[in-house]
Amino acid sequence: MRIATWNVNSINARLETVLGWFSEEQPEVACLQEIKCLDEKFPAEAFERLGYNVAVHGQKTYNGVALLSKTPLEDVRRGLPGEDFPGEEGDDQARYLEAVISGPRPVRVAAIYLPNGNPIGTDKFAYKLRWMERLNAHAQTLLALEEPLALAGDYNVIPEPRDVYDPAAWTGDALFQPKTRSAFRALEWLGLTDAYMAADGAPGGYTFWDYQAGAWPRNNGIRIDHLLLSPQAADHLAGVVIHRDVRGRDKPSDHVPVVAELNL
DNA sequence: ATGCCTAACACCGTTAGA
Repeated sequence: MRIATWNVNSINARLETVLGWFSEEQPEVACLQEIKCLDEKFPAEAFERLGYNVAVHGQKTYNGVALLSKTPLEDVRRGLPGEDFPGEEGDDQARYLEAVISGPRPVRVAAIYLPNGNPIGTDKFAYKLRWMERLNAHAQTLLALEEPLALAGDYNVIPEPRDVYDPAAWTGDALFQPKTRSAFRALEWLGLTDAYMAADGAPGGYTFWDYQAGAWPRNNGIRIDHLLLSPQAADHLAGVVIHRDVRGRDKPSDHVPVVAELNL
């Protein structure tokens, strides 16, 4: 089973590009982030024609996540626990969608769009860190189930200096703050495995290149899209492929797909 | 040099992304 994660930067602006990649690769499961539309504006029929079941947790203009699966999606959860979407007190940002991928060997998969958090020293950065704490708490609950689990998405976290073309250029950025990196390590210390590091780990495995300043031709990239696996999933990890060529196509997202293969 | 792209929404600019 191949599980893909891809921040598409607007599913409707990117539809032809995204459908082209899905037609070629046909991953069994995919997590999409930044769909930037309400549920009813998500082009579900186009994916259904490719054989996918679709679950969407969207909102107007910003954020939004979706899950695609060749087999039916069960036990769908929208939003992290602690959120009251769409509520006044709770979290009104659509950044988390979880479901069980049905089949002979079910896998629980979550699509994650972790807050960016810039600029540091503001409510946005505090919100990012709170969101990471809530994710940590929920991950503990899921790990206690002792089942195959993949938490996949745009984490907006550069884990280590090897994951950025120029660490010094990112020291003041929310994606590379000590507190951000520490919260990401805390997820790993719960027992979650960073699939890319376990399967490959080569430096320069970037997943994002800014649209600005010639970041792509200069290869000024960062690795911020991650698949974190429970032990029951990591035990079956066969490989991870970063589809970096997608960044050079017409009308690209600034992120590229990352695909983990599990022998499940 | 807190901008340099890109997208959404509504407007002919602002907000957000990372």
